[in-house]
Amino acid sequence: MKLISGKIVERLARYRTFLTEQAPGHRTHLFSHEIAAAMRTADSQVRRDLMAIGTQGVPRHGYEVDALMEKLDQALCLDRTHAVAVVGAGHLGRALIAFLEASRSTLCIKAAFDTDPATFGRVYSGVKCHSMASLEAVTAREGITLAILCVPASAAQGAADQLVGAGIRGILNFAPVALRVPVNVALEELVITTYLEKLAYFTTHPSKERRNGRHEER
Amino acid sequence: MKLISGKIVERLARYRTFLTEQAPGHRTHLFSHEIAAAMRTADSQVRRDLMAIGTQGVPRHGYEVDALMEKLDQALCLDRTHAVAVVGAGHLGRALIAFLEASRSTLCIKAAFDTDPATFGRVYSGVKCHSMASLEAVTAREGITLAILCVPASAAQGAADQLVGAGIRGILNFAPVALRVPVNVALEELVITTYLEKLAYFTTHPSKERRNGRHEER
DNA sequence: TCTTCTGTGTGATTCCGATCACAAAGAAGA
DNA sequence: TCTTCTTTGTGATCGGAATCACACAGAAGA
Ligand SMILES: NC(=O)c1ccc[n+]([C@@H]2O[C@H](COP(=O)([O-])OP(=O)(O)OC[C@H]3O[C@@H](n4cnc5c(N)ncnc54)[C@H](O)[C@@H]3O)[C@@H](O)[C@H]2O)c1
Ligand SMILES: NC(=O)c1ccc[n+]([C@@H]2O[C@H](COP(=O)([O-])OP(=O)(O)OC[C@H]3O[C@@H](n4cnc5c(N)ncnc54)[C@H](O)[C@@H]3O)[C@@H](O)[C@H]2O)c1
Repeated sequence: MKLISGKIVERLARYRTFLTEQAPGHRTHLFSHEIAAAMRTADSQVRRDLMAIGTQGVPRHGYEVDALMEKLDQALCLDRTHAVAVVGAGHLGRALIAFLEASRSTLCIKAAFDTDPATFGRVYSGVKCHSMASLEAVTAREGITLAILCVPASAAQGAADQLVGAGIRGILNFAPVALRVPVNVALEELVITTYLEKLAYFTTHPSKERRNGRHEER
Repeated sequence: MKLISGKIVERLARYRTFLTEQAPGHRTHLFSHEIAAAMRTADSQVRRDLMAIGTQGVPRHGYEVDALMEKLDQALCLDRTHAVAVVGAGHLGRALIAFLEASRSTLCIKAAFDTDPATFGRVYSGVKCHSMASLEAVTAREGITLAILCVPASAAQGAADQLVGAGIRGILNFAPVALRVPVNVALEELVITTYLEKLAYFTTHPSKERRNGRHEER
């Protein structure tokens, strides 16, 4: 199976959470237009995306839900577990730990790290917090490949460098700074305030707007 | 000034936080390529964006920082305050309240709302939590126009309907469901797990990836 | 078995954002 | 004042993603 673009991966992930959490349980098959309606996209978009992972449907019957779920898990590599570290056990870091531990997916938080000695050894929602000094050791021991960065902006690049040094393969950064990491390390940057600022802009501007790139009515 | 696309607004917001928080304070002017380097974009991209808000630079001198900041604030409508409500005072809601109250921007949290009676009347980081029943009254009294939705997925659509009924103009939704709101209400959906899933995909796939849509080395 | 009719699979097209490439501006130095 | 040289402003181009349009598949019913 060939490499899928980031945009398609995003939508596949959304289809997957829809199927697992919202789709009517009694249906064995679903039509592309039903998934599309729930996602507010076009049905042809859904079919294109599903084609990208080699799924095929049956005319007049749609897509078989179980087979589709299996394909999605496989395509998104969610059929294996991924060990994750949270770096920065502040407000946001602890909220994420609580949430991800509760949702019990294959994304599994194995450790938290912080520089504040008051947090060393503390356990948040079942996850133990370590000093940054032990990052490399704990990371190697637990087989951690992904990290969620929730430290202040001023500390973000330094923490990222440490993570890269410890052999992390991917970083999700919440600090509002553009990080520098080697090309072989995946990076996603998620600046929450940007979305609020977009809202501020589009609500105070009178004109009709396309909202998130999608056309729609009600 | 004409309407700016969502993509451009996002980048303008990033330029703005860069200028306020990271740019060297002693410089009175900055070149487009300096801003671009900090953002990991092309300099022509920065100039295009700045042109969209009618800023102009001086050849060999670059852009005057003060004037640029003023233009950005004005273009993004951040030169006035926006009253915001947080709906769902759980882990994520309280983290957001703590963060936004600490950052003291013109996005100002005026109230929190929840259905859990244990939260009624409680104050989180200086923000008082109310019952959902009082949503319309408090919203009108405080002049709240934006809402951040941090409720469980199953409650999200219902809460969004209440918000729309109360006259809210924009919603930032953290629940992993695609909400239905009238066209005249701005909507941003931010599903955090999607980003983690993208990381899982791109780290377990061997091939070279473009990471967040941008090419780069280092 | 044959016809009908709905939904899939996909080539073609459109649209939009990013990048390129270069002319024009104008500061600095002679 | 005139030349030089760097950076801006922007038309042109490129590429990718979303949408359209329709041929094809095949289940349902006669
Ligand atoms: N809280 C939110 O809702 C929110 C929203 C948007 C953005 N953010 C961003 O997320 C980041 C964290 O926010 P927060 O509200 O959790 O902040 P916080 O102050 O509550 O937590 C930060 C934590 O990071 C730790 N830390 C500091 N330097 C460190 C280092 N070098 N290595 C490891 N740990 C370190 C601190 O001890 C603290 O525990 C910030 O960059 C912020 O801009 C947070
Ligand atoms: N915590 C995170 O880091 C995180 C990460 C990703 C996504 N999310 C999403 O954010 C949302 C909230 O997450 P959380 O971890 O804060 O959950 P939480 O359970 O800690 O908080 C949810 C809060 O919403 C309140 N609530 C429930 N129904 C409500 C209603 N109809 N109206 C108003 N309030 C209501 C609950 O009383 C509770 O206080 C969820 O949809 C979750 O999927 C959270």
